[in-house]
Amino acid sequence: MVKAKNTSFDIAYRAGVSQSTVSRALRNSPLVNEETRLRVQAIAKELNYKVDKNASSLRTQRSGTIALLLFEDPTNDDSLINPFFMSMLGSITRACGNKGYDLLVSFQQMSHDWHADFEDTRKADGIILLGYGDYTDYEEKLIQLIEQETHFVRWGAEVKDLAVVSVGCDNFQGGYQLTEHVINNNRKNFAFLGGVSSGSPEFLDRYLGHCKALTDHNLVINTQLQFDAISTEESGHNAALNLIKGGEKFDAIMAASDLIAVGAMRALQEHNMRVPEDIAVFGFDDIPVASFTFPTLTTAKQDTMLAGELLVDKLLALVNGEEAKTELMATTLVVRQSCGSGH
Amino acid sequence: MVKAKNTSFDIAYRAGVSQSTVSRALRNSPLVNEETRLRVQAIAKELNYKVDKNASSLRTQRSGTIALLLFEDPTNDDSLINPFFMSMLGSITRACGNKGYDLLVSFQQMSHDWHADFEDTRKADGIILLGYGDYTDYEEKLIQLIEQETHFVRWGAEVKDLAVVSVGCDNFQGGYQLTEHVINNNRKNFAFLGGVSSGSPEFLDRYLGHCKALTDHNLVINTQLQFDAISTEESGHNAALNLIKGGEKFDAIMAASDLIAVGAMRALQEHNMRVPEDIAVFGFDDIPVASFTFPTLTTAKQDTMLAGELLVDKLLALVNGEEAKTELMATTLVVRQSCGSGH
DNA sequence: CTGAAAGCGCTTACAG
DNA sequence: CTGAAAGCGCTTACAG
Repeated sequence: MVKAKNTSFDIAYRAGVSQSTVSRALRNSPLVNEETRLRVQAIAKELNYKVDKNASSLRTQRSGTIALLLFEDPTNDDSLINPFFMSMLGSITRACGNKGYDLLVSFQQMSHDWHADFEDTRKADGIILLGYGDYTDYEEKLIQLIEQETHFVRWGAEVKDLAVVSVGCDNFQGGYQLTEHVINNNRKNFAFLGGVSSGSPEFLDRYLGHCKALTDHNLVINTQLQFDAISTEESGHNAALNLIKGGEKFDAIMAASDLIAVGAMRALQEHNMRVPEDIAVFGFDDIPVASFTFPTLTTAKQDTMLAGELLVDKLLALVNGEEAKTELMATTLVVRQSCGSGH
Repeated sequence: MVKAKNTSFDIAYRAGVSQSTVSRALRNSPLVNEETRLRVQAIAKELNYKVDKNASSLRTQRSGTIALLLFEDPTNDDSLINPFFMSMLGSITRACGNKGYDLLVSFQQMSHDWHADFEDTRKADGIILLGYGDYTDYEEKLIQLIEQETHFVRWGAEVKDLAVVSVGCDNFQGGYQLTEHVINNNRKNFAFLGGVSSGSPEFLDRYLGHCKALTDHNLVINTQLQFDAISTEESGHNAALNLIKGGEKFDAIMAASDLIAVGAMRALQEHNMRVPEDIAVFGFDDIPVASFTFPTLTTAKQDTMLAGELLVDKLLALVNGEEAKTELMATTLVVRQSCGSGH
């Protein structure tokens, strides 16, 4: 037989107080006598009583939960999620835990209607948006969320003309710094693998920073050496194959993400081009794989731990009716072996 | 001004019916007239009304939510979660979505008291346990969960003597199949990298399958060539360095996991030992990285999509008071380049 | 400091 | 097929 769950009334009965007092005692209300509080808490613990969150959330209209919407383009392998977002998921989960919030996770297809009604159903107090994909589709949904007065924050480049709180990296500066580092390693002919349209604003910013570094050092921007790619290993592999096939001379590849870089290195190695001796390769993100490749990958680290904290902090501020501002984090140059000067 | 949220009473008022009828209509109850139902649903949609889950969960004592406890040993990099479990997380999330359940995710330290009170607080109807670490610590917590009559399932090897529903892979068979494949590629001296104690039952089973394949093919099990490792790249790297330092002759390495294999390949390449020409290397799991390494990694695939579905299905069966049985899935041999016969 | 009571927004027996 | 009413288990003004 399953024993019926204890309620605050059961605790009250055992403690010889009213149910109201139990509720106050368990919430550490200053309105309750110290001794009473301790007695109630002891009994609650003994009976393994836990406050029913559905009831308390219904009463307080607060769920103590945040929803994370991880959206993505369809991939052939359903289980393959961009490792960078996986790191973010990890840090967001931890940041939520530190704040005493639970995290509801939901994967969404970029192309579908988002199941973003967690706040409407009162299951979550606010939403964190995380993902990539064509920005054009994305913007419409943001507008919808704003109209519904949903509390939300997002990871990514700043959104202009919309009252949206974003946390992102300074992609321009990151692209600049990486490129400058490799220029200082005496590379002159840079290829760039990654989409550079407004549909992928992060990649575009990285590219613009890259180009600025080139011109600041009196190097030529050769658009023949730019090939589109999305952030997958396969796409990076394809782009690098096209680059090689193109026949233009190059001695360095900036990949718009680490995953692209990994694919590019595979293509180079298949063509017996040595990294870094013949070609320097560098990426962006510093995903875990970046330190496992051979050679290990020079990249710009995005601080996912900090990002997770910022996203959660800002969302909770919004939930509490406070102000929150978009924030751009600096990236950190991580020098490894793939550009020839690493350890 | 924030507009007050609509309730079922508002919908009832607009539709000219009682609130009970609204509730029935929105739940597609057969008790409600077709025409009435459509009218109510139209109005609800128009007003963007969503049923308050806190209220309905309180009433029905069902949350429509599953909690996933992902526990792990502390790692130096907090954001680095075992990619295999990340794949599992992905498939579990999808499986939950397909069943109309939400997923609450929580990371736990193996060593800490688990925050496993999601069911006690009525935030979740059941719990999925996912993780690795020393099995000895783990068992105590399982017993605690059973005593609390918590609904839960877990990923991993079958647990003896405990009424626990597990979903796992046939690690013995996987180890056997992989080893046999490499034996057929004319390797004779096998090293094994991975812990082989009862604290890591999955690794132990893989090792036992490996050993069985060796003896079945009249090869010697050389315990000098077994080195402990946990499932990280670094640990695999260290174990391989020790193996190389040991000076025993070997021409193949079975790594207890892909992450260990990746670390081992790095160590080999640092010592100018070619994979697969000099040494065949194979892993276990088929994590995404396995197809990106150079050379790509031969391994045994654990079907994470199926695993996620099974875990969710079995948990929901338990939640509904039905029977659920422990299930062992077959692994699939994935032949790539690292053992010399791949494409 | 404590208690009695209202009410959060639903679902579902019960009565018709 | 529909409605009035009870009740899920809390939190918190209100009264003392």
